[in-house]
Parts: sequence; C-alpha cells; structure tokens
Amino acid sequence: MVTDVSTGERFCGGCGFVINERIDDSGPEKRSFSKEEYEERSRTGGSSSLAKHDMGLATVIGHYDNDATGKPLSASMRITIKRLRTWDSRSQAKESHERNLRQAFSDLGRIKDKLALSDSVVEKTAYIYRKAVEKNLARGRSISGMIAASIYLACRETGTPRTLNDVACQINIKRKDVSRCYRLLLKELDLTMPVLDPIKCISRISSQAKLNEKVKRYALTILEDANKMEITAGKDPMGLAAAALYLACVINKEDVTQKVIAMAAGVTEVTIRNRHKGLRELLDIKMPSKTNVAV
DNA sequence: TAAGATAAGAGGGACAT
DNA sequence: ATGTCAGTCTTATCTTA
Repeated sequence: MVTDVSTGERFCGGCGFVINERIDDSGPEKRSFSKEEYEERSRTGGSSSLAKHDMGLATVIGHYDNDATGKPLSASMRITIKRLRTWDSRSQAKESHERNLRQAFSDLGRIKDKLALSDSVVEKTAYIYRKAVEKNLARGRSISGMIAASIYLACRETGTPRTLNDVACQINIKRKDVSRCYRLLLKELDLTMPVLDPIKCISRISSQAKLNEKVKRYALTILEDANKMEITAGKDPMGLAAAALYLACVINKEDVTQKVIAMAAGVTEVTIRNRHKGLRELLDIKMPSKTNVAV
C-alpha cells in the first residue's frame, strides 16, 4: 500500500490499483463536470433547460434544490439529495471508465509480450492509464493511442529502452499518434520527463555498437564541450551522442562506420553527419592548442 | 563501399492575429 | 482558435573519394 502525497490517493504498490481517492477530489472541478454530463444527457430528450426541470422524470438527479412543486427543500433533505447526487454521477462516470479500463488492459496484456516489457513497466503503464482515464483524457481518443503513450511513458520513467517507434510499430498505430498522446499525458498529468541524458545515450549506443571505453570517454568530453558552447539546445540527444561517438572514433582511428552507430542510436546517418559537422567546427575552435589530430 | 551533399516532406513549438 | 515561420529530423537520390 502506497500513498501518493501529491494527490492523496492510496494505491496498491503491487498493481497500481487505486484504493481510495481523496475526498475533496470532488470539489468544484467535479461539479462542473457532472453539470456538463448533465446537459449532455438531458439534450437527448428535447429542450435542455426544460428537461432539467422535468420534475424528477430525468434519469439523473436534478441540481436544483427544489421539490416537485418548485418549493425549496428543507435543509436536511437538501443534504440527503446532495449525497444522492454525488453517488449518481459517480456511478455513471465509473461505469464507462471501467469499460474503458477493461478494454485497455486487455490490449496491454497482448502488447506486453510483443515489446518484452517487464512487470513493473506494465504496472506503471496501468497506473498512468488509470490517471489518464480519471482525468477524462481518453475521451475522443483511441484506446490504443493512449495505452501506447502510457507504455512509452512508463518505459521512460523506468529507464527501459523502448523508442517511440518501437511502441508504435508493435501496437500497429502511427508514431505521431503515440507522440501526440504522450505529450498530452505529460502536460495534463503534470509529469516532467528529464531530458534524455546524453551520457546514458552514449553508454547505450556504445554498448550496442560494441565500442571501447576510450572512445566512450572521449565522446563524453566532446559532449561536455558542446554543452558549454551551447550548440546542443533543441537537438536530438541521441543524434548528438551518436555524432560525438562517431567523431571520437574517427579521432581515435577506430574503424567504425556511420551506419553502425546510426543503427545503434536509432537515428539516421544524415543526422549524425549534421551533428558531426557542428561538433567538428566546435573542435576546430578549441582543439589546436590541445592535441593536433588530423580529422 | 563509405561518406558527403542536396532536396523534399513531416511534425511540432513559438508567436502573432 | 488558426496560420505562419524557423528549425529539426527523415527519406531518397546523386556524387565523390
């Protein structure tokens, strides 16, 4: 059992199931939500403003504290009705949410194997997806898109190396749809994803491409310099790391092609070339005093 | 064959209207 | 809310060493 201090939720540490929510979760936000829901519903049967006053015939409980004849309710009755109203809207919202979750989690189960996800990633995905559904972010969007974004998010959080492309391909949807949902989740759930650490990128690429330690360290110093010169802003960290590694290879006379590194980094050779060019210009400024290496 | 160059196209952020 | 703009990355094709 874990308590999320920021939201006050208590949830199972094992499966991410939310056991109970904070009581003032149903503050002003909730009221406006149920009102919308309300008008939406009442529109199915004629004029909306009339439907709201249809003297108890609607399937939802009206939000005016009058009785059938229009007279105000007594204080105690008002409280009773208020509670009924809460449960009324809650049960309706819950039901559709549950349907959505069932569908989503059955999808998740199928995808888990395809992407070789660990259990903890799956749990995290489920937790994220639940939050998304609670916030009504899933409405009007495809379940697969949201579940894909949740998976990607969970991977990023747990440091599981899966690219946006990996996820999108396995779920059979377009990459851009996943990334759209992903960004939405980041924004709406107030999550901040640390920018991919170039250092981690370097070790990942070099292990994938089987590069030696020396090159790795050299690439790191290149990246540090690049950071100081502020030419890294807005660039794909993977591409940057790949270019630094490539440059380090060239300088150290390692026989590694751009293609190998590009494959390992998941970027194209062109990107490596572009970054590579920039890095070389940087080195030309600062190299001459140091080692005089032919490039 | 690997590396470099170039061009067209896509997706997204910033900013103004 | 919608359109425009600059910058990035990708794909594809051609040239060069």
